[in-house]
Amino acid sequence: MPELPEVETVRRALALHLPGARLAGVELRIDRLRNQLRSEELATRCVGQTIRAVRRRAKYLLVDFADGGGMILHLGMTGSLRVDPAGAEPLPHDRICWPLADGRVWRFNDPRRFGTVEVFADLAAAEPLRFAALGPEPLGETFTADYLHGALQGRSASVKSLIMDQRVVVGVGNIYASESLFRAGILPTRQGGRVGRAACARLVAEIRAVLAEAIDCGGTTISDFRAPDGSEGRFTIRLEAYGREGKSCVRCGEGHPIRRRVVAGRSTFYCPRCQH
DNA sequence: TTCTTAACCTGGAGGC
DNA sequence: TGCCTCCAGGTTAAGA
Repeated sequence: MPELPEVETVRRALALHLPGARLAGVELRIDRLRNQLRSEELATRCVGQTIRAVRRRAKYLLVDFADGGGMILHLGMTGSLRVDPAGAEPLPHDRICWPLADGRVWRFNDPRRFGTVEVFADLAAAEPLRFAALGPEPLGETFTADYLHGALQGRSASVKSLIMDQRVVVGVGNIYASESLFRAGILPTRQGGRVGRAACARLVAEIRAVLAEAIDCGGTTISDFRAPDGSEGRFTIRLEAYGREGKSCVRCGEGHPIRRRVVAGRSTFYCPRCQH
């Protein structure tokens, strides 16, 4: 599932292929993803544009056009982007295709249609409004123990639901929330306001470490995620909690299985012995 | 204001 | 083999 490491992996791959490319057309193979797709608006604002850069903010990809316009894309749960060579046939669930002037085709594939694609005439002007509610980047300098401790103060919701709240910190989804809390030794169900300053320091350090490690591994592939070159994320084999229900805790050893329960509506994996 | 839950959506797994 | 049900989860809206 695309969380920050997966989106960053996609961004890095697209940044090798798209800057300098000119969009020669746009083909909508469906009228809506999570948001309604306006074919005329997409065609008017995309066709003829040269891509200047591909950036990331939170779990969003930003595509800058040379004229100041651009697009904001979200991969949702099953979205993927790839640049096909000239002549390559579309795959099932390819929802939007952008033929490039050099013959290649940039394609957005999304089986479950939870992704979004928005186009703006002035991307720099749209960004502050579009992202006004987002919290800090977890790998940035402003995501500190003091910041997180302050953000959790007085909150009765579970710490897991709070670190997955994009207003608190961006980019952390279900997989990396479970992993970070496991490594930090914090029970996912603990109320946010009951997480002390020292525990917040451990959690910040582990969120940063887990995300950085996952980026180095090209993300995590559970079932759907693929990088633009088709490769799977290699962080999957490093998961210590997520998806390991019933298996021995890597810290406690034999006889102490990882448990699963639903927290904030999502499957959550934890060790009741070493997380408090 | 804060928190929880449901809805969106489709493919795959498992049960019968 | 075919049908049915459940599950996965990022985001957002609705309701408590």
